[in-house]
Amino acid sequence: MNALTATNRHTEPCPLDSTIQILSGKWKSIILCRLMKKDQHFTELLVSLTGCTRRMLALQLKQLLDDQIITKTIDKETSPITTSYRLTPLGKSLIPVIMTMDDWGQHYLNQLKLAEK
Amino acid sequence: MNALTATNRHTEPCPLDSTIQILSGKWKSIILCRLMKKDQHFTELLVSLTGCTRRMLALQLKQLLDDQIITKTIDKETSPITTSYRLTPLGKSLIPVIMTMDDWGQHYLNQLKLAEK
DNA sequence: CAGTATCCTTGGGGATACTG
DNA sequence: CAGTATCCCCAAGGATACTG
Repeated sequence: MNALTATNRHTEPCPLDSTIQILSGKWKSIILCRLMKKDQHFTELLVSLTGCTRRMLALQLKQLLDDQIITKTIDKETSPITTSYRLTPLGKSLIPVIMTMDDWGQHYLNQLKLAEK
Repeated sequence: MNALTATNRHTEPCPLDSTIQILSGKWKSIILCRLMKKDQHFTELLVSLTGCTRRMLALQLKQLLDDQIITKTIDKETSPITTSYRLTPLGKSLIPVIMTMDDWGQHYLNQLKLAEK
């Protein structure tokens, strides 16, 4: 399932589900946080994502590519080949949404802490 | 995994993951959209969610309860028993986030449509 | 009515090895 | 370097039947 089909998994279309689908995946949130700051090479991401295997990184990147949130560039000059990933305009438009979600998540965690006392 | 553990699934804490976790689940988006409009009875939700089984509805509601996004009330007057679900204050604070995500999802779908022409 | 219990299938994700 | 292929495991989710 991709972001397009997600919208129609119920009888009534729900764009919210596209957004959720795009962000769902164990490493996507962190990858996007990295890319929000600056473009990243494959290996650069790999070493900064502790516990993420090469396979999983490639898989999560592929889904973001398919959903047109990021693009990749192959730097042919270098040998062996290096790749760069960056946000598309669509991906950049996601940034404020991610910030809103992160802020609310922080608020949520604070509220839970307050309540447990 | 719940919303609390989600934040720490990577080496660095990420509140964004709590928000994603809370919303992840096949029927949660629609359930929350219904509850944003008004309180709902179990059966009321069940009939309005085409394709959702009683088991799945109970499961998704339980997760939202555990994450303190909704509460339930048992209406003892009626026989057999009826239950009502409503948003908690925490759940209500999620509404603007959901609206932001839904708006962006709509924008995303529009952009894809434009691009395919 | 509002769930649980049981069984089964599918997909997400980890470990490891191979390749252009 | 940047992947892909293969194998395996577990959690999400569907079908169906039972219960206070």
